[in-house]
Amino acid sequence: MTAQKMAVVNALRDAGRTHPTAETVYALAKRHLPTIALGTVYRNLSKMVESGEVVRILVPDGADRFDADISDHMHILCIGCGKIYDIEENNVKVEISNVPEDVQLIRFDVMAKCLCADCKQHGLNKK
Amino acid sequence: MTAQKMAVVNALRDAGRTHPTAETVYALAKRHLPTIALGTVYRNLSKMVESGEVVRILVPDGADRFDADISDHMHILCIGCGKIYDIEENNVKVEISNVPEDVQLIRFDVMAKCLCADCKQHGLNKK
DNA sequence: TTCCATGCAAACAATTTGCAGCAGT
DNA sequence: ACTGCTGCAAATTGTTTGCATGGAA
Repeated sequence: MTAQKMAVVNALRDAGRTHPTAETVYALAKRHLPTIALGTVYRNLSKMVESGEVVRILVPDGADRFDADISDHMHILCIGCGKIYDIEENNVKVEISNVPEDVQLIRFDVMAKCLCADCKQHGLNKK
Repeated sequence: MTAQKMAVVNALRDAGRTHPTAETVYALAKRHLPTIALGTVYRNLSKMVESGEVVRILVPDGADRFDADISDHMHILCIGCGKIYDIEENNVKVEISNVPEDVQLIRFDVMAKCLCADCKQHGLNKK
């Protein structure tokens, strides 16, 4: 656990449930360790994704987002503002049947698209 | 319907269920229209995604894939070889409950990761 | 001393865009 | 004469990598 990784961990904590991009994590991490480099943030995030400490969320037309909350849950992306919201695991049910038996399923990612309350009211608000 | 869009449509048909990248669509489209440019393929694919004629599939660490089959179905990505397989709609069940009522769900994308039969047998075969 | 992580900058891959020309209406 | 689409190349964006350095075991 280097100071840099610590800064990334703290940045992710600071980000709360905002599902930050690597750039945002970088900005937050600099508050803890002003000398940290962007490349280091990428390296640490990737390592943490690989090791399962962090989840990488893919979005269309945009940078990957990261989530330090690795509890089973799914994400909904607002196509108006780009915000990502969490849906708790017990509110999501995914079932897959008739998977060929020689195929080994590893994990699911469910991503839904939505229009969030704000964007519904005030119109698309593309970030 | 320009000759270029036609070439892209034909390329997607030729690709069958291989879920090609834009580069692959470009290569296939050139067989129909050798003068077509890569930028034009991107432009047409994006337009077709926007209009709902084509689905864009996001994968980690790689170029977007495209699918001309817009019937409701989900995809499983083999983390060994990178191939994407289809799972028919009636074999997938997704339910989401307790979505705040002012949030309007638009569509789901379910992506699972797997190890396909080949990769299970012959070991990871990272493309 | 060995090893891995870092800062920095350059390299890279995927995609988008500006622009001038052309095709169809 | 507009309008929208194209080819081409350059630009952008997001991310990775090579390299020399530095710190920890």
